[in-house]
Amino acid sequence: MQYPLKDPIKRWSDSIPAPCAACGVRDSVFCSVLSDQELQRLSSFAFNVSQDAREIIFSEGDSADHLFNVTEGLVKLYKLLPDGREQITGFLFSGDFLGIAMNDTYAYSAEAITPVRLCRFNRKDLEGMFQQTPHLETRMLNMASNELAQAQDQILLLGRKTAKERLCSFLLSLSQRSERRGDSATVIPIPMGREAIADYLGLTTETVSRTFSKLKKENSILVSKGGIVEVPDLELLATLAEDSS
Amino acid sequence: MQYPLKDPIKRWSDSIPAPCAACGVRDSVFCSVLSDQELQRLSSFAFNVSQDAREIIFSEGDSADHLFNVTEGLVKLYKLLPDGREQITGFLFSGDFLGIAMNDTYAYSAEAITPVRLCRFNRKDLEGMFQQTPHLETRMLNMASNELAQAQDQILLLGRKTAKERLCSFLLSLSQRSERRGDSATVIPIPMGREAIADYLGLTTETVSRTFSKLKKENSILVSKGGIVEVPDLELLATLAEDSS
DNA sequence: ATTGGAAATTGATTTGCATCAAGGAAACGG
DNA sequence: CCGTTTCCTTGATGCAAATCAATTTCCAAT
Repeated sequence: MQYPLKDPIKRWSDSIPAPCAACGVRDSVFCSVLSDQELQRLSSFAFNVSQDAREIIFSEGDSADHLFNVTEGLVKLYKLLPDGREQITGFLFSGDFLGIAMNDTYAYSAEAITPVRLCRFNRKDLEGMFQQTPHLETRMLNMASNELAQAQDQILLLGRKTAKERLCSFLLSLSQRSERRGDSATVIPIPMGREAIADYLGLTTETVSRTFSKLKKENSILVSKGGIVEVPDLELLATLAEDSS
Repeated sequence: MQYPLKDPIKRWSDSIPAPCAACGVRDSVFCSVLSDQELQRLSSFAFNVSQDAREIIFSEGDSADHLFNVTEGLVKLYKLLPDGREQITGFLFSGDFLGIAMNDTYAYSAEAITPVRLCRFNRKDLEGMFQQTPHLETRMLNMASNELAQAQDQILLLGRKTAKERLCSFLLSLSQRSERRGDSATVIPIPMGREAIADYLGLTTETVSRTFSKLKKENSILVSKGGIVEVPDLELLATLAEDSS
């Protein structure tokens, strides 16, 4: 599966300064709380980098020297067991912030699923900025709280939900994300492959595929070309996400 | 199963002022960053409350008006599905902070497993204190990061580990907690019942029990009266926690 | 000590999902 | 446009954990 950028620009060969003022995601959760002046300070230590699909951004255990904003593309966060079993802990879309859950080292690995562009911050610089910009730290704490709430939803999903409930929950969360971005809540592009979905939901590709088929057959969803799912009844989907009946 | 307090003091009939200076957990992760003066300010809006075993501290969806420090006892955090399936997202011991993952409402329910004592803070007051005490907010962010890293470990566990790996991971985390508190890393009291362990590990009580039996039979652990587990080889346990072989 | 009730263990059976194994359908490069 | 590759789907079978069903053990109160 190939994921070309819409605008197949030459890859930024190395990091280049990031003009935040002109950034496509300057209204992202992370940057939106900053004034123009603060944004300018942020620019001073922000660099754009790009990576191809399947490139690793960082690995679990690496020294956590950088934080990122995803400005374009799709990123997976994941953990591995020694024998290769993989669990994806989250997907990041453009506008999402990368690097909340870490101490000295990253607690998980991050890999580009599609080609991505990232805005990279030096960690020390960013933490230094917290001193003069406490509301940025407040925002970070807020983001961390939200992430934690999401993580707990995922814990419930993995610990107690059936395959069907898991997939419906997943589709529902994509729908909500789509809606938040101003797109349709009922016509949902699925930008990741079956294996990634499986590794996120604690299932296998086969089970994900079979469950998609079941949902299609019972008309809970409609799948068209390019991996676009249409949900005729969001209420129904929400019910199925909690009660596989 | 009854969980009496060692010191079966009368229950604090209602909330009473909390003298932080004399608090048994004043060196907890949360309070330890505060100076005596700051601790005094904290005291001004901190109240001690106590609850019996099985009492609910708050429920998912309740308006999140209070944050807590657990000063004594054991608390479970959990989420429920409509049909009653339960997933425990975490256990809190004395010294642990309760209330990080929430926005306007609590993202999970909290219930006392043993009788507990809590130090209760009004949320607005605490957030107000962040203004004058930014390092307290920094500490909160740190705690949130740690929680998030832990949540992701649990996601890996629930999504990809076998029953045996889950139980070994759990025992290992109890061992580490025990060690951090200055107790033995190899002689581990298990203060919660089989059902709570099952609801935490995404299993059933029967499977937890069977898996305990297997670990006993192969001499990976030793179980003595009062639910105390002895681990002769922590290295081995760590291996079993990632690779059920 | 005795007893009653809750919790834990163990056994028998079922089941949902994983695993193994082919086909079939898109997507890409030439 | 065609061939190659990769991804997706579907089918057959196996297995780890759930479910159903008794005991047995552990405690706390008498």
